[in-house]
Amino acid sequence: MSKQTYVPILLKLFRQFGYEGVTLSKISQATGLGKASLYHHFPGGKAEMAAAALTEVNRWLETSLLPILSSKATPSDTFESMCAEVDRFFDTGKNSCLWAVLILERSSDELFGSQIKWAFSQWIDAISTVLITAGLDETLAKERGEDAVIAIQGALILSYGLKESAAFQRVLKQLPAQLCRDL
Amino acid sequence: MSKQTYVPILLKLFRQFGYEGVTLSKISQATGLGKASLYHHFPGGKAEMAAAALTEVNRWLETSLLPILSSKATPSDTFESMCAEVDRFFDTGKNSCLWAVLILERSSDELFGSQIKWAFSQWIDAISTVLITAGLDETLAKERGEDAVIAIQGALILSYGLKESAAFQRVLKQLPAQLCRDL
DNA sequence: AGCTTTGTACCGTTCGTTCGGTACAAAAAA
DNA sequence: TTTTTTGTACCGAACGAACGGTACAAAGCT
Repeated sequence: MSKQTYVPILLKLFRQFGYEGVTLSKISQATGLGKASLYHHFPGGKAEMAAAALTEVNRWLETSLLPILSSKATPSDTFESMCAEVDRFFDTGKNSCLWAVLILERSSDELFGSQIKWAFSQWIDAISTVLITAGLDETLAKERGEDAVIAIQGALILSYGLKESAAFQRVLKQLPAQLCRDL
Repeated sequence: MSKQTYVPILLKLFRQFGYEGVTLSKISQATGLGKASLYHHFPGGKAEMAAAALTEVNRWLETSLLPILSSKATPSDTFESMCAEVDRFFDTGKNSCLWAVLILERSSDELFGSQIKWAFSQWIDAISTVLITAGLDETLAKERGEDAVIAIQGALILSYGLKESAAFQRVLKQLPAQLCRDL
């Protein structure tokens, strides 16, 4: 089995329990690998395993989300596609966001802070670029990019808190129109 | 020193590091109390300490935030006051939200899930009640209440991720008008 | 054969927790 | 009033368990 095989499992664990909440025992059990094998694949230990999970998310951003936002489709269609992909990635609000999880643990901030900052910036920029291309004012476009990320992150937390994904789904449904208003 | 003396310290710790991230050593150091003394005030151990911190936040909601939303002022003024109080409580985006922190750690979900759900529901209801009183449709009012909480939670995360509170401040500034639009 | 992968046993450290006990002041009893 | 008791606040030391991590040799594969 290649190292990459276990990354989805790591991602699932870290976004469920956070960095401090994940133990090597949990990882060992979830992967079916002994500790020695884990350290063979990830010599850097727990930190490298979390980093691999985070890299996987950032790779999703680069290879799945940003391309959608670079398409030649209409802004409305583009944002619809983005929301569909976001809905799929977060499993209709059942999965939480690794970025948010790691950010809220200040312990792991120095390890992953810059990668997360980069991800947020890229996402916001990609959204605002679509809007700028469609003729929107640059400052306003940037604000709407931020608002989109804010709405998605906030909706995930609220859905988690209320233990029902209705809010998340509604936000995703209304987001395209919200982003394209008076365009 | 009474038990209540240490609750603000506990709150600060748990919302900085999360439940798993906080150790009794950290608490001992921050409070100046020996570990054994901590168990004198909180016989239930770490779980009771976190519960005390969470109760403190919910008490803030009940005694500081909900009263504002029950005032007889105009909706616009009411929401301005709410945002001012939120801004103060989160120290202009420098503090994170204990609700969000605990929610994203699934480990502590069974311990605190119901308290957090209650808090979110109360907050949303209070906001939507203001809007319903002002004549807004009930369903729409409920959505806007959710959107307000979503915006605040999302803005906190984004500000944390980008390591600058500009987004949080902007959201708070725009929120009253957003809530009162076509009212 | 030689390289990769793994199981077992183990390391030192830190975790949350508990025990036994001290200091001291207020209350009760003499 | 003096003595005794009680209660609260606190602490040092230690507990077993689990932590993240390592050493090393056997096993599996090419």
